[in-house]
Amino acid sequence: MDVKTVCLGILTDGPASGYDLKKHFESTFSHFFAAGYGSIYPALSSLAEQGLVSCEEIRQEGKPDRKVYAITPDGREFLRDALRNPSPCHKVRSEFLATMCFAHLMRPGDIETVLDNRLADIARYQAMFQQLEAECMCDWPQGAQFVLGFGKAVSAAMEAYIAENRHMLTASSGASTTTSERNENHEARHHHAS
Amino acid sequence: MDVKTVCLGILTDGPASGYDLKKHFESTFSHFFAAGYGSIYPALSSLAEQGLVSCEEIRQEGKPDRKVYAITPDGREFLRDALRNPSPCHKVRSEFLATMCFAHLMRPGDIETVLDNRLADIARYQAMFQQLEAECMCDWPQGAQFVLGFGKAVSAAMEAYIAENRHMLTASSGASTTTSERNENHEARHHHAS
DNA sequence: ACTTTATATATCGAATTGATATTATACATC
DNA sequence: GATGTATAATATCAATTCGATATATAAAGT
Repeated sequence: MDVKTVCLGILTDGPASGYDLKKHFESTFSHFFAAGYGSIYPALSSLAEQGLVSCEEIRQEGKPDRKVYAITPDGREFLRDALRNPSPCHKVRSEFLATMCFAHLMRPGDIETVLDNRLADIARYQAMFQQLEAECMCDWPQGAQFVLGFGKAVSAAMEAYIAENRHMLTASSGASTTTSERNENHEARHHHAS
Repeated sequence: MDVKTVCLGILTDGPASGYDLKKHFESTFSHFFAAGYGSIYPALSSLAEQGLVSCEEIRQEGKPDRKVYAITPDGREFLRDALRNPSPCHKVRSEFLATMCFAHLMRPGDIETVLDNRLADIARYQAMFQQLEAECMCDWPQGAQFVLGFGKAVSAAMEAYIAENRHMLTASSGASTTTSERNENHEARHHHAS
């Protein structure tokens, strides 16, 4: 299930250009599968070479030609085979969590900033989920609805966990108060909310 | 926050070889940061070149020399700077969710298998979390404890979501019941548990 | 006797990321 | 009137990362 296969999957919903696919990756797929032009265009070229998609060039004045790709019967078969993988992976790559592992080497104020920024990022995702839900979710296949719900559930869990446990990170640690910061962790000591 | 920086962070806990680091990535870090030998060894070489780690070769009979790396004062400074990034990312790459997006192109039995395998994978993580918690968590810095708790919370949320919503995917869709599977989705219709 | 597991480093092709280049229209902002 | 940013559209490239494989030996299980 590489970028090629996912592109093929999106094309089952109708013909699209690389640009269109990118927008798809940025909206519906953004919370679980990122792909930039650097992956999409080579993927489409390769799919076209293998005969899994067809390509129609549409000339436009000024703008570059629009290349609209459509899945072929061979492509559908290829996709069906790819979807037969019984154990597709689910990987997380979190510089956020890696950073938090080393919180004891950071200034308390910096930890707070990182946590606040993560919460803001989660909020942005949640806003996007709500908008998708309001706009177009009704005409999606059940699979896409399941995936959106998954994103919502996981986001909510992350948000709640951070809100309820951030005190662990900023409560007086005694370590690495390197230079002269030892003031802003006064009030964070006494709420043991679980 | 690339592999290099994370290696540097792990080395703040004491000197270690590439092999040791790999084991670290496979246990504590496995749920949010994967790194194979193909990233770790080049990372260590590069860190040594930059003087951010020192390397002591320890000869062993039979086995290859053990190269034990230790963080240097320059390395500590480099790490502190890296940890100052206020918005470290948190990315998911899920072939599982991508697959589920196209559930309407799959046989119901195959969907069930994918869901069961994902649940099994989650269970494996949860078992690992419990073991880590029992064994060594007490002597970890708060950051590592926060991160482990994060993993547990997210895993639990994923597990619950899949258990409660899998019926969405296998409930009669009418689509692509390709050959002769149309029997095992009888009982999944009536529980609307939210 | 055979196979797997653990210790240990190293490399390589393939895939992916992230940034940048190009070209043009349109709409704001200064 | 000029500058900046957004949108539409494709393309490429270096750096990074992934996954698999090679090498070598000892211990431990079957």
